[in-house]
This record gives sequence, structure tokens and C-alpha cells, in this order.
Amino acid sequence: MRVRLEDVARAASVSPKTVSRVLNDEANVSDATRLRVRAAMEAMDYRPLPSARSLAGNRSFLVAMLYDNNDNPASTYLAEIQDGVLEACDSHRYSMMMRPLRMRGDDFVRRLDALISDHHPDGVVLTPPITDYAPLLKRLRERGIPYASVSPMSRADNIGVHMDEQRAARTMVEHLLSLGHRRIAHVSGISDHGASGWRLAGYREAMAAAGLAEDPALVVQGAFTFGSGVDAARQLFALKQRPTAVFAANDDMASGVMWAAHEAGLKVPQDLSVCGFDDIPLASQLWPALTTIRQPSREMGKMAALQLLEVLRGRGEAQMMQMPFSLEVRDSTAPVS
Amino acid sequence: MRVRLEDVARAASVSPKTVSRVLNDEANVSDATRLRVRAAMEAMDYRPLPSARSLAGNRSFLVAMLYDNNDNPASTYLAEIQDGVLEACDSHRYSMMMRPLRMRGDDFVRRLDALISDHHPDGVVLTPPITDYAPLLKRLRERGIPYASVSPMSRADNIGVHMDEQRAARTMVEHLLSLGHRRIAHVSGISDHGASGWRLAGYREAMAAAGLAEDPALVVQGAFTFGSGVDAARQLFALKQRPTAVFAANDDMASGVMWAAHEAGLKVPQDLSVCGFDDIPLASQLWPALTTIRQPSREMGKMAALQLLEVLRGRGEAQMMQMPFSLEVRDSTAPVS
DNA sequence: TTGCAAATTGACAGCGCTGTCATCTGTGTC
DNA sequence: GACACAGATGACAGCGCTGTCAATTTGCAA
Repeated sequence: MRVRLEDVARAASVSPKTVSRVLNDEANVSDATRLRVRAAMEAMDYRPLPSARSLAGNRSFLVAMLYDNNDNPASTYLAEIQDGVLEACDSHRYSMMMRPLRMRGDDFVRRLDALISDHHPDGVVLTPPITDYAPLLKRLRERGIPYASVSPMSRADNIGVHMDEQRAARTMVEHLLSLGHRRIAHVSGISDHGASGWRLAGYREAMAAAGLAEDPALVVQGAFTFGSGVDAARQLFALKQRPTAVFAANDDMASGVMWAAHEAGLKVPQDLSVCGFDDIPLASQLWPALTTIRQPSREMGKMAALQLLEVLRGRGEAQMMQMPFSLEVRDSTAPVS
Repeated sequence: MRVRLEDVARAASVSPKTVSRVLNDEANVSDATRLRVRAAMEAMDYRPLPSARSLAGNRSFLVAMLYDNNDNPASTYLAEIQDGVLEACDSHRYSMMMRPLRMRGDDFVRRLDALISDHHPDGVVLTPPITDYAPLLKRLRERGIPYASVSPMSRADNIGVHMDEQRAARTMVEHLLSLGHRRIAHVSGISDHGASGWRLAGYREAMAAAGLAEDPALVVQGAFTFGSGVDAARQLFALKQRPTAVFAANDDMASGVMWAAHEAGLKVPQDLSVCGFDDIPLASQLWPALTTIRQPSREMGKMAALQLLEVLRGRGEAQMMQMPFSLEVRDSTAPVS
């Protein structure tokens, strides 16, 4: 039969409640008792039964990671975040569950309610663009479910993790400017993703700082997908004055731009410099390898989850953490010819 | 306060136990009662509390999906399987949890035990190469935990899903042969993955059927990673008699081969045909787009989970399902020049 | 030494379900 | 009309923990 808390209590000559206290790191247990109980747990390889703990304690020790499977079909970006969140949850003996939540349609709040009623997560980790749907955040607050966000639009009143994407984008464009490029195009992402706005803003900031007036034809709307990158690039290549460099708002679109460049017979980087954002594995597998901004997705997932866990464990230490980025110069960018 | 089973019972004028029977689709409930109870549940939006159900019923309604994070860092293949497994679990109101289980080291059985004791899954879905570790399978059987496998080496005594990978590989090589290629190289995968053996066997079968003696220099061992594809290709290109086509055992290695080809100044497909296996998103994003075998990973995950759920729900209908593959001819293969 | 607050420990009920087993109801048989 | 029997329903305890609150012990000032 399995070892129960009661068995540990008997072995350590204390009451079950005291074992429970030790298990949950509660105060008011003498050091001697704590050590004795810990030793007994260890010796018997005691594992608390999650369902009993949940039922009696009215909490689930479960963190749900929410993602929008509308825009993110099986993406590497999410898989990396998941990996980090999982590590953080494991380290605090919490379980973790990935849950898609399609943001299309107007019943997503109802679907969120169902998700909560069905699984009772103690807290949730939000990924873009779910980070920014006000009705959803409101509902989470109403139901008293703490959440932490990865790269939310607003840093105010939010815990989680973000990166200075605008400065990263600006850094990327400055790299292109330093190579002598002046006609630099930008392929932006879906407009309701915070990332799209920041990256576009960084582009504009760098261009303006270089004294270049914005040419509206050089900014094309994409959708963060490979296909949308291809389309955007075709549009750019049809311009009378082609850009000499394209900064795509993510790597998938950048790979689409490179694909379209090949299609149009343009050599990268000789005829066209291309760069992206995110540094997904694909970036280094392309030929030429893609110059991009490295975003530490895995670490960001871990950090966001750790902030959430601080709240769940009743510490007031949770914050909005900022993570560093880095410019990865590879072979897809070169001096303008 | 939340709606409890007792509340539903009162509303439907039956005992709690009868509501429980309806909830669990048990026999010996009259149709009239069943409908009345269902209606009450619906009207009150009743959601059973998972922890209470688990505690009383001694089962968790949890399916764990195990993967080896040693060889599979955040791969798209796994993300797609996960997506399918999740869909299947949702449709039967089971929860699903991704769990890495590093197969390196000799304590993986102990780590499996810990995983089971900590989370109490009712069943597990196994992904390659975890599908084939005998001690692990033995332990699962000892502990009475049903499992279903995705592409296990042995189809005997196993439920889950597989694909005829050998025939798929043979089909791929036959495609190359039909283009006139004779010096066809193969970059194989990690040897303890079933996929490596089948794909190599399919290659050999096709070559032999075409009356070509095997040239050992044309078969290079890889590791399913981009980098190993690059290395293998460099090795092949250094041969006195270069191959005119390379069949890599997966898409990541194929992309490595293409990268090395670019590096060596070889044009794909004019100077070298390259093809892969799996059809991950990357395959269509490469230039030229990669000829490959499409493997329906998402569907396979779903099918494997459904087989497992059959067992968990006490039906004896579970089997080893075979899924179809398809040859995706794109731009990376062309007639030999 | 005494007294009192704080720290430590324990008794007990109950979280919301399901397993077991007893009871009841309706049907068919002779 | 009495009896047997399968099907339908319910009573009740208890799954393994934690919350509440009471009891006990400890530390320390007077």
C-alpha cells in the first residue's frame, strides 16, 4: 500500500497535522520537529497525494499556460517558453498544463471560465497575444486567479517578464544603417500583438534618428507567418525603387522574405540584406544564416512562471522582470553594394 | 458557491450516487432518470471537481505524454503530437500533461517512478525513443499503467499508432531513382531510434531492387540534428565520387545537407538532389523547398491517445493503428544532370 | 518562583466525490 | 396470486489530506 501522511506522522511520533505543516513549509514548527519529520518523509519516500491535498486545501498546485492556437500553430517559440515554465513549476512541485485558448470569436471569456472550472489552476501564465485581451484579464481578476505574462503590451500592474523589444528593433535597424543601407523596409506583424508595435516603433525610431523620412511603401503589414513574409516581399520587390534591406518582425517572415528573394533571383545578402527577430532554430538553418535578435524564450518562460509562483506561495516578491536581448549578426546582412 | 453533485441530485430528485452514475456513464440507470439528471447538470452548469473524483475514485483522469528531452529540444514534431494528444484527451474530458524523461543515465526507471508517484497519471503516451526502452515498459506494466506508443519499434503487444516508414523511405529513394540518380547517399539517424533502422532499411531495399550494390561510403551516420546533417554532407562531398542525391533520415538533417551544399558551392537541385523525411514546417520554408515524406504527426498523436483512452475507459477496442504517408515532391530534387 | 503571551502541537471535522452493499421496483413464471 | 430475479436506486462510509480551533508547552519578565 502507499505511504500516507498518517504513516509518516506515526513514524515521526507527531500528529498528522504537524506533518502537513512541514509538508507545506508552514510556520510554527520547531526546528527539531521539522527535521525529524523531514527525515521520516525521506526514509519512507513519502509522496503526498495531489488529489487529497487539492480537495482538502482547496488549491490544485496546477499552473496552466495559455496560448492562442489561432496564430501559433505548434510554434517553436511556444515550445521553448513551455520548457521554461515546466522547469520552474517542477522546481516548486507544481504541475503544469498547456491549454490552447482561441481568441477568435467573442466567447473566449466563456471558454476561459470552462477551462478554470474544469481544471482549477491556481494560476496561469499568459503568452502573447493572450496577454493583452482586457476582458480576459478582467475575468481572471474577478475569479481571483493570479497570472503572469510573457511580453505583455502593458508592463503596469502586471507581473511576468518582458524584453525591450523596441530598443532591440532599433539596434537591428542601426546595424543595417551601419552597413550603409538607407532604403530599409519593414515587414510588421499582426497589429494586435504588442511585439508588432514595438518592433515597428524601433524601426521608425532608428530611421528617424538617421534623418531618414519614412516611406510608407517600405512598411508592409504581415502576419508573423512564412507565407505572409513571402507576400510582403513580393510586394516590396515590385516597387520601382526596391529596398536594399528588409527587417522582418520575426524569423518566420524573414525566411519568407528570403524565399521570395530567391524566387525573384535576388542574392542574399549581395542584392538584399534580410534580418529577423526571435532567433528560432530555423534562423541558423537557413542559407545564408539569418541575422536576427536573440530572444531568450526559454528563460523568459521560466522567469514568468517563477514570478507567478511567488504569488501563489504567498510571497509579495513578484515583479515584471526585464530580460536582455542580443544582436546575432550572421550571413544574411552585408554592406550595401 | 460552486455547484456540487449533491445540488444536482437534489434538483433532479435522485440520490447523489445516481448522479455519479450518470456522470460516469455507468450502467443500470433508467433512460428517464439519465435524461433528467443530464438536464439538471446542464441547467446548473455542473462541473465535477477533479480532485474529489480522483480521491474517491482512485483515478486521476490524467494522461501524461512522455518525451525524451535529450534528443528532442523543443521540436516541432513533438509539438504537433502534443496538439493531437491534447485534442483526444479533451474530447474525453481527460487532462493531459507533457513530461520530459531524460533517457540518458541509468536511473530513468527511478525517475519514471517519481513521475508516477507525483502525478498519478491513469495512462501514458510514449514518443520515440522512449517507446523502446524495455525496462521502462516493464515498469509501466508492473505498476499497471496502460500506455500507447507513437511509432514504437515493435508493433507486437503494443497499442498506439505507427506508419510504414520503411515503405515510405523506399518510396522516397524510388523517386530519386526514377529521376536517374544512381549514386544516392543516405544520412541515417541515431541508431537506437526505430525510425533510423526503418528508413535505412527502406533505402537499402530500394537500392537493391534497382540492382545497385551498396557503397558503404554513401551511408553516413547522423543524429537527427541540423548540425549532424552538415557534418555528414561535408563528409560525402569529400568523396572522390560525390553522390548526386542525398536522402536524409529527417528534415532537420536534410536542411543541414542543403546548407553544406550551399557552403560547397553546389546548387540544389541542379548539382545535388536532397530530400528528407517528416515534412516539418521548415521543409517548405527552405529554398529550394524540400522534397520529403509527409508524416501526419498531429493525427498520430491523436490516434495514439484515443487508443489509450479506449483502454482507460475499459473498452477492449484498442489496437495498433497504421497511418498513411505521402511523398511530397517539391523543388529540392531534380533529374540527374 | 509565578504569571502571561507566544510558540508549538494536536483533535476533529469535512472537502466532494465514489465503492460497497442493501433495498426497492417491476416483470415474467408457474 | 405467490415467487424469483434482474434492474434501478439509495444509504453510508471513507478516500488522504488541511482548516479551525483548542490544548499544551515554552520563554521570559516580574
